[in-house]
Amino acid sequence: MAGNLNEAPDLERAPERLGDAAYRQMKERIIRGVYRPGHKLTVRAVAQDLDVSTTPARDAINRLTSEGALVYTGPKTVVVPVLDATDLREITLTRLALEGLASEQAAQHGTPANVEELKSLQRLINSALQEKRYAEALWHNKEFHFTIYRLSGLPQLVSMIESLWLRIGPSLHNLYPEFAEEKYGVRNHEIAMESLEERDAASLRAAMENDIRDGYRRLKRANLERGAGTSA
Amino acid sequence: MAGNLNEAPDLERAPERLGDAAYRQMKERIIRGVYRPGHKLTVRAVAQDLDVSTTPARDAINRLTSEGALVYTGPKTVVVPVLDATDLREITLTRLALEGLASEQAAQHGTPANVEELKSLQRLINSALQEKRYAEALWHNKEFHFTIYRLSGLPQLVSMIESLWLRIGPSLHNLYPEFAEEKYGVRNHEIAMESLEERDAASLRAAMENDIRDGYRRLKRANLERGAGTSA
DNA sequence: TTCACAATTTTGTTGCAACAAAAATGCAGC
DNA sequence: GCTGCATTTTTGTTGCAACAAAATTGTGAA
Repeated sequence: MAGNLNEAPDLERAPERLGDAAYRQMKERIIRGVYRPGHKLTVRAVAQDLDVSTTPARDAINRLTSEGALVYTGPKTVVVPVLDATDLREITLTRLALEGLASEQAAQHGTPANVEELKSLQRLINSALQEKRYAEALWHNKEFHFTIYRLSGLPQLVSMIESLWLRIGPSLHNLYPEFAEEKYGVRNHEIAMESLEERDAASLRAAMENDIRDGYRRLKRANLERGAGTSA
Repeated sequence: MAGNLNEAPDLERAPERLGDAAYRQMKERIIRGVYRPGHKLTVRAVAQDLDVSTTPARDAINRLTSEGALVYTGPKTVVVPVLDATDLREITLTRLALEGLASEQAAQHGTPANVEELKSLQRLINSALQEKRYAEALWHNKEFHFTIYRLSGLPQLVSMIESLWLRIGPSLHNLYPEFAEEKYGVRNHEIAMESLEERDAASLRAAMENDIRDGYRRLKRANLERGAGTSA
């Protein structure tokens, strides 16, 4: 009796339900910036977008809402959240705790192959930044982070972190083109890769935390400018 | 323009949807130990239990499942999770990170009234333990913890913590009557209250972390015994 | 232009039936 | 008793229509 008691023997690949597929696609659209902060979502519109009936569309919206990736602004109005300074601070504090933990744990499990994978992702980030394909850079940046987090061997933790990225994801698309000027995150990523190579947990954690804090500062600045610009 | 952009002016009390009510009731049943680890849940049974149609029942189950409070053991089988050692470790690590953060932040906002509230909760815990009303003791224990966490002023963090309690909640009911012998958590709670009074963030965090680790040890022990006893 | 308010359209929720698929059951055969 | 297999029952998902409620639009007055 060694396996997880909750896993059935043949739960290898359950056929994906329409609701799950809708959820997955919505998630990707949110991260990729297809839906921007403030965008309003309706059950019927999503159903049409994804070419399913209202039930799976509603499932997906409900799930995203209960995760905090979408928010109610009225009894019948769901939108992609517009983060204010308070939200941003809360999410960042939580990210530091969770992603810090994941990084720390990851340090114990890194292999040379993982480091290679990260280097390859970093090259993709770099060239995307250089060629001003910002959305793509963000996408690879996400992959870079999660490649590390998955090394923690703590899948539930990883999915909690994912739900946090879903909350800030849309706002990140408001950062470019400015954010590329300083080569977003490059230095921190380099240190992270070195730390992983050396299995230095504290250093890896510090590098990832720095990266999160960097992003936070940029978002906060952009938020202030934006807030000042649109309030008139 | 100061308020949260996502909140509509009159979002005071949206009328509760049946699905939300079902979710809330299910959550309480899970925490209170009505549904024990391994218990199988079906849409139609839940619908009947809560006296609603299948749609809200399905909503509630789906939501709980995506939170990790319920798990699939087969394509059509949802059960209250039976935690193994790996799950337990992962949840505990995450709890330490999140509840540690919440405690730290809470220390800055505690008032004498809050301390009184905690003392009152602790009295309830003590008498429940003494009179062997274990389920009640667990309930008040939960309130004790969340009264502190809510002081953090980080509502999203609190609800992430709640989802973790939902995952371990059912397993806690397998601990008694043994767990009362050592007056579960009393000492840590006392230190926590003192720390809050003195606004000592590090000390409050340490006390809460100790409490979490204590619980973890008990669960791990009970898990081993149970595992050994049922494998034959 | 701005505001208030009424008319109209849009929208989420809910209940339910049909269907395919999975789980439970029963039954041989050993 | 136990295993393997076929039958029966149970189950989740999906699509959809009806309904009440909310959001939007349009109108007119100041």
